[in-house]
Amino acid sequence: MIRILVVDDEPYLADLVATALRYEGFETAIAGTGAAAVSLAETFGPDLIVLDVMLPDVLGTEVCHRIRATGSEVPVVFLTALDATEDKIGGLTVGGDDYVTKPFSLEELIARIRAVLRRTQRASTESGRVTFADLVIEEDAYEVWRGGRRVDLTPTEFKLLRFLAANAGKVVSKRQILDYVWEYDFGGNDGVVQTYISYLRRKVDAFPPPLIHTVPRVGYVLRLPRED
Amino acid sequence: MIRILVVDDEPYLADLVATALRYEGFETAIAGTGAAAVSLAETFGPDLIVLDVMLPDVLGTEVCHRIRATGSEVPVVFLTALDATEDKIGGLTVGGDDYVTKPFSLEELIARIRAVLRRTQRASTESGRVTFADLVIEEDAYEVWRGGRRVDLTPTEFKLLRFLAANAGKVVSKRQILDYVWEYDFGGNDGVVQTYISYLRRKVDAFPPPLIHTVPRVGYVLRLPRED
DNA sequence: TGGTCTTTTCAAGATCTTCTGAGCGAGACT
DNA sequence: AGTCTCGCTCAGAAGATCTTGAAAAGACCA
Repeated sequence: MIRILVVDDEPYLADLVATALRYEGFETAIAGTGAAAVSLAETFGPDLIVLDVMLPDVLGTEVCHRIRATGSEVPVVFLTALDATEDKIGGLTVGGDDYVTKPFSLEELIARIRAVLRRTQRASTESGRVTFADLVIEEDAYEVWRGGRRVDLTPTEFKLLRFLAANAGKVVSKRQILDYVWEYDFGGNDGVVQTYISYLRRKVDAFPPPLIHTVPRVGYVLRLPRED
Repeated sequence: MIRILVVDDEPYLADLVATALRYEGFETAIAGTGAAAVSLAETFGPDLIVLDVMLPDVLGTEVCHRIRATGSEVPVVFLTALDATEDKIGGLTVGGDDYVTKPFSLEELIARIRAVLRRTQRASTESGRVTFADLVIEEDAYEVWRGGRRVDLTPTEFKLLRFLAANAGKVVSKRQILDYVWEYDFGGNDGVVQTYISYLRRKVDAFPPPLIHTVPRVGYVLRLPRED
């Protein structure tokens, strides 16, 4: 099982991320300080580290360097504040590493983690492509195809569809969608989910058969229509 | 797998370079001193060495001599400060060697490394040419052709286009571009990327079909226009 | 040193995305 | 039938981003 170490000094956030990752089938550990992170990197032996740049004791970049100094080549996904992108994280996206700015959506973070794992674990057969029926989602190219025809989506539409596709056949509630696809501190109501489902239907389900279905009072699901 | 030894006393920089090289598919080792470099050159058996000229214990040139004295003919790419004059490095680039001045961009360093490997490893099938649709990029000649017509590019424009071409079909973010194409200590914002994309479009996409596409809020991608 | 080419910043206007709120229709319940 | 709830869609405002031109700053070369 793939192991992921989550490093963040904000317990709520670390827990949120770790829980989501466990749900995705990863094994997780949590560190609240840079020192703990360096220690756990050795004892826990993670396949990937989610690392906050702003830690109480040491900078995340320094933590990364200390871990690398032990000979470890574990890839890192950094979490950074939006305003830190300017000067502090130069060169972070180099190599197998990546970064996500706070606040992020869990959907986005998990997609990035999978992308990094895909790149570093070459043996992994997973490509950057998700397919369902005649729907094709190309992660790297940010492109979606339906029945050989290209569908043009905005970033939020893309993330929503990717989430639905990842849970194809499973009904997901509006609350779940909001929690995963929107940023974790999003304050709005879930009317926006309806709106985006509507947008997706117009673009993705422009031609039959429809793939996006409503389950009243429960949520939405991506599946082939059942023949009643 | 091709092995590269990175020698630099600045841990951050050595790590940055090594990480980028690993991502490019090379196997890497790091040495922080000249003594360690000489030692690793024998035990690690690299196919190429990235060697800082200014080391705490010995000059890089001396390190090179000592390694060559063991009978090794491993090619070297030197890293030198910008103010190092021609006479200091003039004799360095004998044979298959090359040099890059600090601060460099990873894009440039990797391109030089590939060029040196191409020259020394005759078996390597990779040519110094990248093509995409009717776009041809001659790495060695620093020349670009679009539909048989020669396009005149400045160095930065060339590096940006080469990076886009290397990731053809994949969307790259402005930050990724900044990290790879600009020098590692570049402090500016990513507005400059927009400007250079604009320059490239004017020169490279002067005739249809356009190859450089914007994916709003995500990044840029080199690809053929979609057929609607 | 002066002239030329390159790089970078800045700003206006155009474009695209996101989110909210209201209107509408379907079905359930009284 | 009336009324209620729920879900779908649309229009538009607010906001973010992108493009391009112009000009300043810097590098390069004779």
